[in-house]
Amino acid sequence: MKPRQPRKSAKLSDVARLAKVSTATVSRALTLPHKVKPLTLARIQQAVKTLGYVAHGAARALASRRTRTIGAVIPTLDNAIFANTIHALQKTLDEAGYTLLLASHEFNADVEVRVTRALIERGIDGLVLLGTTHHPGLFQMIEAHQLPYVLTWALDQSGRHPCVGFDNRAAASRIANHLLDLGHREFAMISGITAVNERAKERLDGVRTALSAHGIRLAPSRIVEKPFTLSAGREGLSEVTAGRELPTAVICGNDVLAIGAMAECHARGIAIPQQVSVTGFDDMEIASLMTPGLTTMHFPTTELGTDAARHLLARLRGEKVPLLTELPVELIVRGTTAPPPAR
Amino acid sequence: MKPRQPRKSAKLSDVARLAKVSTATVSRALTLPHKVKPLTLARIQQAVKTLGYVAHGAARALASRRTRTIGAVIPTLDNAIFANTIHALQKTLDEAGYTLLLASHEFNADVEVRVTRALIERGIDGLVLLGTTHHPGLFQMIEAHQLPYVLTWALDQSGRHPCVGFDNRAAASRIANHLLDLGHREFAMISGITAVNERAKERLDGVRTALSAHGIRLAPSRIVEKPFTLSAGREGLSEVTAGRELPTAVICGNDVLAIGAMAECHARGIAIPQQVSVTGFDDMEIASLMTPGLTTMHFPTTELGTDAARHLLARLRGEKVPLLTELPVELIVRGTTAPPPAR
DNA sequence: TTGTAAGCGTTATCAC
DNA sequence: GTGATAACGCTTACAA
Repeated sequence: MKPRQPRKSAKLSDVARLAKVSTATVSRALTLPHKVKPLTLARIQQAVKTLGYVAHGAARALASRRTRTIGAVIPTLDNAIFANTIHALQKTLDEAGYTLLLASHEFNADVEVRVTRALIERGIDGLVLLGTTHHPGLFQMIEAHQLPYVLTWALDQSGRHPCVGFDNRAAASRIANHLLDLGHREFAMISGITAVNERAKERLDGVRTALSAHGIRLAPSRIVEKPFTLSAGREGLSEVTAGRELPTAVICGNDVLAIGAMAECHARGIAIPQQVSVTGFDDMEIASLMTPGLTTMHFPTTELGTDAARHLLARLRGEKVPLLTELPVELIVRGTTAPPPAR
Repeated sequence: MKPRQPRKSAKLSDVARLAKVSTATVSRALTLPHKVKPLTLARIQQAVKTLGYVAHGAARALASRRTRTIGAVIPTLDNAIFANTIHALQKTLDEAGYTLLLASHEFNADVEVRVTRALIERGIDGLVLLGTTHHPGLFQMIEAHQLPYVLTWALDQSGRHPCVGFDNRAAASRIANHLLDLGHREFAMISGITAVNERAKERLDGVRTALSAHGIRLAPSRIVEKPFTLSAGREGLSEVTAGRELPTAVICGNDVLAIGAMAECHARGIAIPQQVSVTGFDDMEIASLMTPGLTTMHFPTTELGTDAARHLLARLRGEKVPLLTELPVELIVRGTTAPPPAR
């Protein structure tokens, strides 16, 4: 093969020539500095600087069979839900000298397989997947490549997959129980779309379970499934309040839905939480600033990213790590949201 | 060199053997399917399927000198500011068969150089940078590697760098002029930190320019610089309202600051926009749901991502593209925010 | 501590 | 249309 396009940037052999050592020594100086004599090291570092040498990752990856890159596949980047987690993930990886390769699938299982294949093809040493429900072919692919991976934002009950997550169902039950303790009996839920999101499904199930333990059933008219958007939250609220009686407590599948629902309450002159208590998950800081005295459930979004990164990094170092890491959620009670006495 | 770790997953030569063709033909079948006989192609595709073959990107990159990966370096992922842009960027790239490699620098110029080097090392065919102000060494590095790049979220006046952005200064002037037209004369600004963010600086300058054209000066007590967080927005508002007289209009450097400022207004019983008009940039949908009748400035965050991707993709195809792409901003007037008549 | 050289899995040139 | 094979830039076993 003839040189197709002469390379313009310096390569390892250029550094070697300038420093008057072999390429092996330069390579060592770059990856195991303590294995070369300080004087030689200094000469090499000088040469690197002079030439502005930047290693060719593909060549390095091909020879070493490692990329120092971790892939992450998330449902969407379109709202802030996963921003905290991804940010923490990338920060922790960066500190360990790893790069994050990110892709999203927009809640489509086939797309998820496709983008994951793209990541594997691109070369990753480990993979972070969001949630526990995935295309079987996805796990096959991971298996075939012996790729270390971790599921996050949920816990896999089967014990087959490493997870760093929290119990969505228990969190939802807890929030429902809190509202029950306050005396609420008329509930509604604006849920995520359970068919494509097992976290949403678990939250709905958790609410249902807690309520039925008190003999309360969520009427079909009091439960709607919506995509995680503000306007869906508004719609959701108008739908669950369409009946003769208002629910006294509305539980939302996440913060985006909750904020939309609250906006609709404002628009309709429904007082929160005096008339209706709106509760959501995740980061409700904004909402609680606008509507003080809101009870919310905080998810450990940042820790999820940090711990997922740590889990993978530990495994890449060959350390043993627990299969399941369960992180605590936090119920944040900012005031009383008891049901109106009139009812 | 002996094989260090036997490879477990199938490689090109395995496919070739199974399909009874040469590796060259398999390679062709994968990248230029129309250049091989349909029958051969079918045999190869079958073999690929049987073996679950996934190409080795590093080897491919080394041989072809292309990675089909685009890098992007942004200030932060920690809030939703850039989520829209990144989402659109990644979506457009994905549709063209490219992967996004993402990194953030937390408003630190040195970190930016470091992470960019990491991206280049990992191998990228193009680079998206946010804003126009960067470490000189950064541009040197890009130059040395002849790496196609584009700056976004701002426009470089020097004409030296390809940009897909909008005019932050003009946008800020426009919002100030709108408020001036309504009769406001008492202004305050809660700005981003201008020293590390030239977009923030341009917005502040734009406001100053518009005001001084009307003989109005922003008093030092009426202007604060804050990081882009909700609590900083709250602090900012209490600081600019500490004086004897309230400003009638508060302009915020972005939506996060504005929402924080509005929360503080709520907490202090200051009516918006009746007593104070709060204005912010970017995505103020949430805020305007909570406080109807708000005037805001919408930035083309999604288009920024889409067009930046298109720009790079076109250049990678060897097409000529304009150096500067200016996207329009939009002033969204949702109601009147005239100053209170009593003043 | 350093050098030699094989090998990583593809692509692309050239010959057939 | 297909095959043989050099080359891509680096790492690492082994020799010195």
